Amino acid sequence: MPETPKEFKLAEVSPKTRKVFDFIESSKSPLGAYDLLNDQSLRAIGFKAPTQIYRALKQLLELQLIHRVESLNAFVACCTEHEKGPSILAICDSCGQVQDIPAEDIAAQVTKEVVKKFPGLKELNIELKGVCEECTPESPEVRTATAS
Amino acid sequence: MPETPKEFKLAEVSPKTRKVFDFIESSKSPLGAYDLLNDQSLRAIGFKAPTQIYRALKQLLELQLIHRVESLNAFVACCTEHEKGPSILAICDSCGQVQDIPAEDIAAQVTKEVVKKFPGLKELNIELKGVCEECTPESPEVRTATAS
DNA sequence: ACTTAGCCGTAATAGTATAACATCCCGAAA
DNA sequence: TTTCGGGATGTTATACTATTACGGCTAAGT
Repeated sequence: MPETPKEFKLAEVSPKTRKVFDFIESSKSPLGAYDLLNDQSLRAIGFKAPTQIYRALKQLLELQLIHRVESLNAFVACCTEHEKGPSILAICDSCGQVQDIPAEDIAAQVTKEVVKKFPGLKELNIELKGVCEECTPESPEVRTATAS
Repeated sequence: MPETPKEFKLAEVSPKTRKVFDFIESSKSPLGAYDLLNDQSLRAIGFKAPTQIYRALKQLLELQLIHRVESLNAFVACCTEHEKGPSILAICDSCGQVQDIPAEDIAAQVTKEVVKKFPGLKELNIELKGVCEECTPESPEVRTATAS
């Protein structure tokens, strides 16, 4: 079996850092550094101070295994479907979940738009807030028997 | 003379809040809440505690007179050219300045792309980092006598 | 006058992140 | 083998960012 890129990256990190990743990945919503620090299973393996958590997060960010959600000061696992490349992080105000949506074409357009004013583009961060599909009350054309 | 939208909005805020805006607007780089709090001229007119600063910032954000730069925990004045509408905030790693670039078309495209997965879109935040035009070393085609 | 709502001041605290320094372990050079 | 150095990890302290809670003042409505 071929190693997935994710597995390949994870092979590079320490067991403890990996546990941090596992915990983030298993969460449906973004986690803050202190959510991680206060988790019993991470406590149990020796995470006692913020610095330790931030070090692990830094590694995972560098490997692009997680994203930092700037507007929440929190972290989510990268979607494994689109291994690399730019993302849009769509944050649901209702359930708190974050979708990591591929954004190749958007990124290309942004680059094109700003290149004159900003020739040295390095990082692109797109975050949006709203209500996700699951949390949206059934839309009119979908409304069927439920209301009868 | 017709009042500009900016003036119109500013007419709604207290003199103290207005001073906060003036200070942000006069700064070339984004300012943090505590930069404001520690400023002598704001101190002098009665700002003594974070809450006061955050209250002023909240008003200014609601009036869309300033943007919050999420990735810096800081605030910049909105560009007065494009009074409303979505922006891209382009942050220069070198000089620290932030450009507020209009992004009507990008926003439209993002909306279009994510609408299926995320029908309840409310807020869009695009931030990018890199090096601005001024801080970019002269580009090859511009390089002339300087190197001779 | 009485009340109520909003603005403002103040104090305390919660939440997020980094700096600075100590320790340990392991591999390379002598 | 010993020593040196670098990287990962542990520990403490501190800096930075933001909010909650409470109390007083004042202006508008009744």
